[in-house]
Amino acid sequence: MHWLLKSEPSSWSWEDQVREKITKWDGVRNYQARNNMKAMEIDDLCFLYHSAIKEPKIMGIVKVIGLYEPEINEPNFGYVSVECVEPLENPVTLKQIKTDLELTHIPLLRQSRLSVMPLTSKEWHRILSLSQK
DNA sequence: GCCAACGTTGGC
DNA sequence: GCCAACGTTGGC
Repeated sequence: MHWLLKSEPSSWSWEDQVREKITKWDGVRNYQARNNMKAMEIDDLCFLYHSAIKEPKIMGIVKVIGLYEPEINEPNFGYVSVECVEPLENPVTLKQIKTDLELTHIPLLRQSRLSVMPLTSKEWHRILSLSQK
């Protein structure tokens, strides 16, 4: 499956991901987002999206390398482990996504606050092709 | 910095 | 179980 992970670059950025390579995707405190993480499988690919900045955009691709694990002291929530794969040739901006007729149903536009969301294979490939222009 | 959307909390 | 109050996210 394919996913989109949001992050505020001031707390965790694509550049951080490139430098650290592997990270626990933790800190999610929303049940819907958590359930999406629970549904992730090894080798699933995710876009990493920069939110809450002037020009929000998708920066790159990470891969799930560790299944969902609960936190020891907060068992209702947990994390998956992801590994850096590659940057997008050109980042894809929220503006581009908003104006793209093939992406009108993407959860990013409908549920602005959801931080971990599934993408259809069609949406995934459409975004990839936008990044290759 | 503002505000809309929306999830959570807590009183009843 | 309802709903008002409140806090957080995130686009602009």
